[in-house]
Parts: sequence; structure tokens; C-alpha cells
Amino acid sequence: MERESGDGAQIGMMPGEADTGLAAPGRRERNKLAKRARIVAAARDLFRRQGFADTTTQQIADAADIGTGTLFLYARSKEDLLVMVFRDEMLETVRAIFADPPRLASLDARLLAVFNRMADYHADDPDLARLLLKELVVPRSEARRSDVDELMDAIYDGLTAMIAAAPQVRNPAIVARSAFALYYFALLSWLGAGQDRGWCMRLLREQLSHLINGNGADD
Amino acid sequence: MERESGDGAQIGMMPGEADTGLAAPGRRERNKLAKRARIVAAARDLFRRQGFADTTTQQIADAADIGTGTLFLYARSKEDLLVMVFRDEMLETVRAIFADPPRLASLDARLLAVFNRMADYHADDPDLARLLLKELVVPRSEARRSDVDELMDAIYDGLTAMIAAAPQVRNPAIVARSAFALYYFALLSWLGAGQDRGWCMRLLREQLSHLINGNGADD
DNA sequence: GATGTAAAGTGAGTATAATCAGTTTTGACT
DNA sequence: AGTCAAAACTGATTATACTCACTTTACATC
Repeated sequence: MERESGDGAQIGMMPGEADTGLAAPGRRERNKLAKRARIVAAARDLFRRQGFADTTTQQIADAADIGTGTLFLYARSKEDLLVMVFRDEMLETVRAIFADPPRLASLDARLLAVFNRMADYHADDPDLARLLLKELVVPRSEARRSDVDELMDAIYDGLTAMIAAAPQVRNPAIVARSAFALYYFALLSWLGAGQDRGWCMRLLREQLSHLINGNGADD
Repeated sequence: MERESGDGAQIGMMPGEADTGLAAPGRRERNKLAKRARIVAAARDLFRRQGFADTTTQQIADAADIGTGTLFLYARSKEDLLVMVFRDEMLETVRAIFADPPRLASLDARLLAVFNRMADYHADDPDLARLLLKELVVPRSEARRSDVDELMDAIYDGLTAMIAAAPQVRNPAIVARSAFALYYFALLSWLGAGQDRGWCMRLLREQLSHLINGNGADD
């Protein structure tokens, strides 16, 4: 009703701004987005190169070519930066995994394969994975919470779809949540408590088998 | 073979030290232990009164009547202090819970009751529980690792005993680990992700029921 | 008791995550 | 163009976990 701007409505418009249009994004908004991207890129490079603890917020600000104060306008804390860095990448990874589900005979084998692929992703950068694991446990800000939720939703949806496709399972949602809880705990044992990855995954296989096939195992 | 000290072997012994004996504790050792206890007590009181974040290491050192430097001779970090504070108390709680297991008809109901009692313990101090949850995920020092391990062993042993007592379960160790993983995840959802406790525990009940009674539920 | 030495203790100092009072930029309206 | 308010930005400053060069204490040996 008031934001309407037909096609000949450049009344007070600057000459060089024609293609941008008045409505939608707006220059401010786009600048902010670009700056956010620059910050995240700078943080990712530094975290990867020299680790989280040895990277100072000063370095990130310098690399992103902004003042230290500005950094905290975009991220509530250094830890938040870590989450920002990995959110997109992890979401993409998870979606790619579920987009091409493994073709194996049994449901528990398929689930294990999916979790193994997720673990592969973490194996590339165990130190960062550890940090993430720790930081994501207790989301401090609402922003972080929603980031985590989005990731979890993607995982639950993927798992539930896989499980629901196997007709013998009565309650796919519950089983999906249980399966993920078991995987999460395996990840914790591996990256957190320092257990051998193979050992953790073998245990997970047994657990998933029990979860899917029931108490009596496969005799 | 070489530590032998009969009963008349006080060759170079000081007069006033007779009852203490040369071997065993030693005054230095006992002093250190007492100081450690004082530090832990001071830290616990302050954490409880004003929370972890709002307690400075300076305050703890003052309350324990030692220098700031000395504090870090006893704890590697402020986070380590938190673990020191809760290790003893949590171990005691867990042991008390398993020493008096609930007398309920079904195994999954008994497990749920045990987990509920653990959750009660955390409910008394959710903020501290959150912190613990976070700090215990990735133990940094070996000392902390062994503290966590001791606690976990107590829990696994208790759960495995409960489960093994129910004859229908084929593999108690695996089921115990699975049950704890499900509980841990419920705790995370409740204290970490901010879900309602009742909701989390109802979900846990369904998960435990499925874990114990198998896929077909209870029809 | 005197002496040497290793353990324990100390607090001024350091590094750095996060803040905030002040400055600059943006863009709507005349 | 000129004006204004709001948004974005800034880096000097602050708060505090942790360190380290030095001092003090404990105790074995003479």
C-alpha cells in the first residue's frame, strides 16, 4: 500500500542506482550480508590454520578489515563465530549425505553408514569438531539455538524418512531420535573421551542392531 | 622386600613424630590435602551463591585464604575447579541411587526411575548442571578424565547390574550403554537446548520402552 | 642447632575477550 | 544541495583467567 514502486517511479532516484531498485534488500542490508560473509571467511581460515584457541579476535577483525568492536556486532562472542563458521558447511554436508542414502540390505546397516559418513566429516578436523561438540552443547544465544535446531531438524528429518521407509518399524520418530542419541554419544566417546574411533563405531553398530532388530539379536 | 619396617626400626626418627610414622601421609602431604579441601569448599560455596561466571578466581583464592597463584597449583583452570567441586558429591549421589534401586514391575520403569532421580539432582542446580554438562564433554586434563571415568564406571556398573537382573535381556552391557546414551541426550535436550523436562522424560520413557521391549511396543 | 635443597606459595604482571562512549555513514525527506 | 535521525562502526579501555620470577617453608642430613 505504501511500498509500491511501479516501473517509472524513479522520482527521487540517483542516476547510477537504477538497477538496484528501492524495495527489497536495500544497500545497507546487502553490505551487512557481505561483511558477515567476509568475517565468517576470515574466521574460518584462521581457525583452520592456527586453531581456535590460538586465534585472537583481533586477528579475525584485522583479516576481515574491520574494527574489533564491529566483530561483536556480528557475533555475540568468539564461540559464536565458531558456530557461524560451521553452520552452513555442516548443513550442506548433512543434506548431501541424506540426498544420497546408502543402498544396503538392512536398516541398521544403512543408519550406521550414514553416521559413518558424518563421522568422516568430523575426522577431517577433529580439533574443531571437539570444540564444536563442546560449544554446541549449551547454546547461549537464541541465534545459536536456532542454528543448532536447523541442523538437528535436517538430521531428524533424514533419519525419520530412512526409518519410515522400512515397514517393520512401528514408531520411526522415536527410533530416529534414539539412533541419533546413540550416534551422538559415540561421537562424544571418540572425540571427547578419546576412545578409538573403530571401537566406538563397532559399539554403535551393536547398539543400532539392538535398537532396530530388538532384544533377541539376530539368531 | 625393601619397604619392610618391623616394630623397633625407629633408627633416625624424631621424638615428637612417633605416632605419625615415617612412611605414609607425612605432614606436607596432609597439609596439601587440607588446603585442597579448603579450596574446593570455598569454590563450591561461591559457585552456589553467585554462579560460575560471576565468581572470580581472585574471590576463590581470597575465600580459601591463599594467593591467586596457589589456586592454579591445585586446579589447572577455573573449569577444573568446577569438576573438583562436583566429583565427590555426584559420585556419592549416584552410588546412593544404585544402592537403593526402585522396586517397580518392569525393567524400563526401573531404569526411568533411576534416571529421574539423577535428573532430580541436577534440577536443584540447573545452571551448574549445564556448566558441568559442557565442561565434562571434552575433558582437557588427564586428571579430569579420570574423574569422569570413575563417575561413568559407577553408572555403568549400576545400570548393568540392574539390567542383568532382568533375565530377558541378551546383552546387558550394550543395553546399559544405550540406556545411558538416551538419558544423556535427554539431559542435553532439557538443560542444554532448553526443552521442558517433562517432555524430555516422557520421550525418554518411550525410548527406554522401545529399547527394552523391542520394536513391537507393548501390544 | 645449622645448612642445603626441593617443594610450596606468592602477587604483580600478561594476554585477550568483550564493552562502550564517541564518530562516521547511510538514506529519507525537504 | 541541505538537514536530520538512525544505523553502523571504531579502538581505547576494562575485566579477569592464568603465568612466572621470586620468596618462604618443610625437612633430611650433619
